[in-house]
Amino acid sequence: MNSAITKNFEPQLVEETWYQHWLEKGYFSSQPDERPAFTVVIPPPNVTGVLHMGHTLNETVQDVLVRRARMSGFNACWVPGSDHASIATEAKVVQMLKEKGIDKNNLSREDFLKHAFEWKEKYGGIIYHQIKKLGCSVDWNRTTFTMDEHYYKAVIKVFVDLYKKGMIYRGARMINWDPAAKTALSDEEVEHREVAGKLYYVKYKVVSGELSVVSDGHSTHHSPFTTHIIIATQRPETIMGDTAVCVNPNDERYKHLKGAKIIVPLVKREVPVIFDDYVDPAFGTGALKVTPAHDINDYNLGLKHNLPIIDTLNEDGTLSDAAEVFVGLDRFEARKKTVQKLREEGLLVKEEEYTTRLGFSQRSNAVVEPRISTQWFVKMNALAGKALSAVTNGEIKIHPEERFLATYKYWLEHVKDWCISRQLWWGQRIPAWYDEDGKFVVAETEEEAHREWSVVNGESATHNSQRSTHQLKQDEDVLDTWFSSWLWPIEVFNGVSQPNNAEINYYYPTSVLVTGQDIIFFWVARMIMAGQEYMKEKPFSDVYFTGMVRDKQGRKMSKQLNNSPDLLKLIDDYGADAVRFGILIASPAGNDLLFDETNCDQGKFFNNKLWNALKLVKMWEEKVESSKLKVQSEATESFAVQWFENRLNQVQNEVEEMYKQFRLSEALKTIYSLIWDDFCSWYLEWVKPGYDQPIDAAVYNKTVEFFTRLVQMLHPFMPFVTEEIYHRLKERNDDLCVKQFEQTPAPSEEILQQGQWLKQTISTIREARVKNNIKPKDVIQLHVQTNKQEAFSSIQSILQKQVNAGRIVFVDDAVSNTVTVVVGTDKFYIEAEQQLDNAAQKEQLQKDLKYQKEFLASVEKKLSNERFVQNAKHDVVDLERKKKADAEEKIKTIEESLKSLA
RNA sequence: GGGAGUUUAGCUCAGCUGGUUCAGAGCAUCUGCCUUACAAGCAGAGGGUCGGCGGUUCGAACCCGUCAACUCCCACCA
Repeated sequence: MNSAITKNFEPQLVEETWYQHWLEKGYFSSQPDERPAFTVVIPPPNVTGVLHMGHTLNETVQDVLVRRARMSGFNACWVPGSDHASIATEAKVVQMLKEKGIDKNNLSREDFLKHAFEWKEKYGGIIYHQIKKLGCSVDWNRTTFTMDEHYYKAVIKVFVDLYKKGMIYRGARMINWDPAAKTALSDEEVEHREVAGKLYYVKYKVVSGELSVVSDGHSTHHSPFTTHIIIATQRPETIMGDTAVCVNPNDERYKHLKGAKIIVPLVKREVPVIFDDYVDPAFGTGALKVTPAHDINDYNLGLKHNLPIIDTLNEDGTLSDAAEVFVGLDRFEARKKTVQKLREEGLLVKEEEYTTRLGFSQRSNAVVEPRISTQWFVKMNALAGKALSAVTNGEIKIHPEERFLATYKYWLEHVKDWCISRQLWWGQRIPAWYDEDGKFVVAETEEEAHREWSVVNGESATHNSQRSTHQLKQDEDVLDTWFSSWLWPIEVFNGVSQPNNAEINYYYPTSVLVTGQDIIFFWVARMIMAGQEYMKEKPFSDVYFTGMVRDKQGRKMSKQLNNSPDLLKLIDDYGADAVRFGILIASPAGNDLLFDETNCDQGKFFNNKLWNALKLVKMWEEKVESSKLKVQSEATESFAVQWFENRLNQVQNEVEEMYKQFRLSEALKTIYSLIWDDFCSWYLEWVKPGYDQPIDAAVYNKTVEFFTRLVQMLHPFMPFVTEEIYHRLKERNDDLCVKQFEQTPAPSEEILQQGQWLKQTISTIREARVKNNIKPKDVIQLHVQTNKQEAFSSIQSILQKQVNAGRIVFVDDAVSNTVTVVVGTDKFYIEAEQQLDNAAQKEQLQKDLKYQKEFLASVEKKLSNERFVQNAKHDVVDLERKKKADAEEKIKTIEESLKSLA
């Protein structure tokens, strides 16, 4: 830690060390104590995934909040973990096995799970490693996986409980079927995308009602009354599942079809014509083929009109035996063949380009098929009502509220029952047991299931419990991942498996949830439901939604595009602090952010700036000892100290306010500017001793104190570089990581204003130097004409140094052959050795004059407006009056200067 | 079809309750500096009709209306 200071900050040298140090000191591990808790649960990433930039943003935001809380008197507890992500992980494992030449279908459930767990062990560590590298202050002792034993049990317990409360049921419904993963999906797991498709117009033969000729199924009898109806469809391969044709009862074109029969093409099935308002006469041909097995609307029509259901698809998306033709062909292949066949038979009237929205499986990206299937569902009505009111009544605050409240509300008001069963093996297996008759009981364990069964079936549960009396078989399916994630804030503290334990009572409800807006329904809403159901209390007080991270071109980060930077590589290139800075600096709450690596550059430059400030201060340290003679600090230096102290207090209070509003990006920006501009560019220059001169001890100590406060303020955002500087500044026994913030006093406005005035004076004179081509090294003589000379006493030497003036002389009149600048009502005459360009400065003064005059005119216009004077607030009017007076004085001053130039 | 968001400098974005000379930051550009912490830097400069139009107001980047472009979410028109 006391090695020589490197030229530039080298993150690689310190990050690992500090992280280990923090861990060894146990700063991140939390136990309940007398302090208030600040609890955050990490949104558990997919166990076998890697952190993408979206995670990076979320994790950084959480770490900032958690570190800030830890430094502000809270017992901060941030729980890390990962999600088993059933579909996604199972798909990956299946793929991995396939590459090894193993077919999942040939494996037993046990063998498959063995492979899956091996895979999880092997790749599950990556995300944890990334979280560490990023510097996240999570409590590693609390790492939780959604398939941990206690967690698994909790999920099962909740399932059984909800079932017993009548909130879970099993039934055949139309669900979303993923033919690639061969499982049901919830509505939320289906992504709708617009794709180009075709609308096929197909001729269906009509057989008149009274004179209908019975079809033998293979040939039709052409009666003179046979005619046809044209039907538009996007999915001709479902024709074989048609069990009716539907038209609008008010459609004149089809009135004659009452009682008629239609012959379904290809399969030559005879189906009825039904009449229903559902059909829009204006769309297509106004006639709709009804396929109850493969379309949700058709399904509903079928229920209403009592139509048979012919399921023509297998679970893998190939046509089933029921389709009669093209059996075994994939649905899209079958579509082509169907079209071809229809064309051959002269039944295809026309094809039309058509864009439509198709459902895709969020995980496998396969086109989802509506399918009737027996699944498990959670009733959502009661749960949704409570979850809605928790947010609308302000118990839970969403940030940014205005944007997401409406979305949240809409979903909960329109939510449908939640399909929670998945035809997978990786996940919590549904605790339902079936007997030979297909009757089932729901119980937490097999033993209990047997007991239940016996009770239900009137058999006495025998003590020797020979199961021979009945065979029970557990449901093959597992539960939706989100059915486990929704318990996350509770079960990470064992709140479901061991209700009322000391930890859950201390840490729950958690403080803030930081997550992406894309999982507001999947996760956020459902956690609120679970919290209310099982803790009788909200799971968190605030929800902070971060935006989507996109690439420079505004595209979503995705594997397909390969546009998501590798986090570890980024950290290698820039350092964790710089990456954190880069992702945070441009990410207001809820807004999408276009990630650009140049932001990390800015972070890196910032690291370096801090590092060089450290080097400067360390250089001074060597000269403090030899400055013992200088007992009293000079007035000039003390102004710099006073000003910066007040500025620091001011900003610290501002930042406090920003935290309260979750305006982290702005807080970081504010601290950045405080350090770079106010501290480095102004303060350090002001107190910098002359070449080879010692620094006053009091000033030095103050400077170290300021620097310490600055790195403390910055620490939640950039933990590594700040901790390093903290220790290099001074020998310490403590660590910045847990250094508690102190109360910040209110700043003195007067001193702040004086500082502002000094900065402006310096800038103006420097500008004049540049404009007049006075070289930086050339010393000037500064003549000052002012009516408040006493105000200069405290800042005179700073001013002199900052504008490279040999001396400062106060004068009562204009000084000839100088450059004149005006700051406020003070006039400065810059005397340089070289010839000065009179015309140029005249021009400049005239420009200033013009500006001031225009400004004065606009102020006067305002003030002469009676309605303004009457209606505006007094402060505002007074301010305008002051502006007027100031402008008038400035104009006078400039005019005088101009006169003296002439 | 319904809803939400965005539109401010060449680029990426700030701008909280309408009111200070409020139009800002970073990057990029230009000028001058290798000044003894920092060229990954310093001192300066240029650059914007705050998407268009209309309204409210003494006063609008900010509030209201409308139009346009882009983005996202939701929805069962084949």
